Amino acid sequence: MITANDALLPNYPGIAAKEKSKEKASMVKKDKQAVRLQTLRVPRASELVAEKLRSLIVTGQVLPGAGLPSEKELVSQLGVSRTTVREALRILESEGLISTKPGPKGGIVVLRPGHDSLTRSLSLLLQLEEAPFSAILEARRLLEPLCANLAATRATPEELFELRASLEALRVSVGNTPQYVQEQLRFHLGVFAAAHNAVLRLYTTSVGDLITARATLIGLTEAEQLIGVKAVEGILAALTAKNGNLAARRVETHLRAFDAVLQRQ
Amino acid sequence: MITANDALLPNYPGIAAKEKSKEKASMVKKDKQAVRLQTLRVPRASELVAEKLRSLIVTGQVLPGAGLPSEKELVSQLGVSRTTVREALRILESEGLISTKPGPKGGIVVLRPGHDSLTRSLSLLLQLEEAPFSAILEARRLLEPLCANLAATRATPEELFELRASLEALRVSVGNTPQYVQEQLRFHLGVFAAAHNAVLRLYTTSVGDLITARATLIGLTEAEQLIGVKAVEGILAALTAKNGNLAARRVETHLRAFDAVLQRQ
DNA sequence: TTGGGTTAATTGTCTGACAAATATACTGAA
DNA sequence: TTCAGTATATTTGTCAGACAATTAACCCAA
Repeated sequence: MITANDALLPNYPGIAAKEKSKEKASMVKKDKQAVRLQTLRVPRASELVAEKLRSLIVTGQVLPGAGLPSEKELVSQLGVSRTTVREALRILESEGLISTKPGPKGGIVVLRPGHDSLTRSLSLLLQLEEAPFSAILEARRLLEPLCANLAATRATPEELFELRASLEALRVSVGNTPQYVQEQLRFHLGVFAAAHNAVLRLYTTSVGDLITARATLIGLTEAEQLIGVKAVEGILAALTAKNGNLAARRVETHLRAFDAVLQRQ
Repeated sequence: MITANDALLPNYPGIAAKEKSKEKASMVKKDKQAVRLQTLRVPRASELVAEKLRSLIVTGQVLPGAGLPSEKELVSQLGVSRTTVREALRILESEGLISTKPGPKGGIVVLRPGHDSLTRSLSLLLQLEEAPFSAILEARRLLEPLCANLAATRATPEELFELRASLEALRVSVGNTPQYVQEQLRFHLGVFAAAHNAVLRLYTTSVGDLITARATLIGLTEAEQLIGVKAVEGILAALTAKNGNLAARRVETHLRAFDAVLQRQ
């Protein structure tokens, strides 16, 4: 039981001095105490609540799948209004950290954020910059070979085994376009993971998502799918042989071919 | 003047059917009416409001710097409560699309989102995966050479001019560590921009931000700064000569040296 | 046992109110 | 006249309370 005193939120609302120094054009002649302070941004209560809860999540004090206290409890524990709590929840939700569901057994549940938030953010920015789709394709053609190169030297036997299984599934799926696309994606993700670099994996996965989202619209002929299978075989062979440069080159030609198909439509 | 009738939000709450077809492994014996529907997610009012306003922004109907209607007006135009409007605003704010300020002449103002949201998202994910800092450094060592390579063939004369100016500023800043770091960053950003690929620019910028955030903590000796200037000179020369491979190689060695300095601390 | 209704817990939304921030207009004194 | 201070109005920030919607679990009767 947590009483109002050991509240999660210690010292709100900001009686804690809010001195703002305006550094207008006040270039005084006397430079004696010219310790220019930065304009200080006074945080909203909802931001503080979001921060508090976020830190609970990222520090692992609340694990994915577990529930956070209900809104009512948060209100009483934090000593803020439900409005404030709910605004904080919307922030965390848009960060992909939680989701909420009404009803008993509902509540606020912690998620394990995937790359979705990253992808959404990237997508939004690209939209705003009116970046052409070709830029995304180009980025992938440059990024995935990097992953393949790393994966060739870093893939564990288990990861190679997974990739082989993925190849089998891909073979079987030929003819069924949606499933084929699905399996292609799985293989690619496997390569990204085998590169053992979280940044690259997240990045390539995001651009991959953006491309797949558009690619699922167009169909693939069986001939094209068979070519894709061949390409994957070659990539996997290069990875197995731990030949990074070869793997990278094969990934690039594979992607180049796929991009051509995409543009065909 | 907009009355309550031509409200931005036409048909809430979601009676508007949201049917998605779910293709599970539901290979039923009777395939007669097996149109398995996906569990339909009924959107919150706040999400719809956020969507509406977001589309106003991304379609350019409201330009950065301009103001959105005040909360009061949104309430009357959209026909939802202020609670709902405010939750929507928190979502958009966390996406970097708007900011709010109280007072007259305050209100909701549209921002031009930079890469900040992307960086925050990436940072959060890396934190959750407990990715080592070295992964970020490695990613940069792989990504920036790609940019340099592209920039060598794509940089416009104006961009090269900018880079030369940046180099001059860097020379002058030697001795003043924070300013030196600043100028280094500016040069790098210039190279990213000259690559003319939005995805790569955003990605490398984000990674760069994460590194700079940590790098500003440690100091740089004047000798190290001079080495950095030399490196930038070499990179710029390669770019001017439109020698992509050389530029890429020089960027990589430059970064390798810098990473070593970082790890020295 | 089963079907259906009831109950209770939780989020979703609405309303109204007041506090805080702040640009503008006004007012009074030097 | 000029300037400092005050009043005012506008907008966001926060709070409190109420009711609606959702839904898991329970209970009860057929």
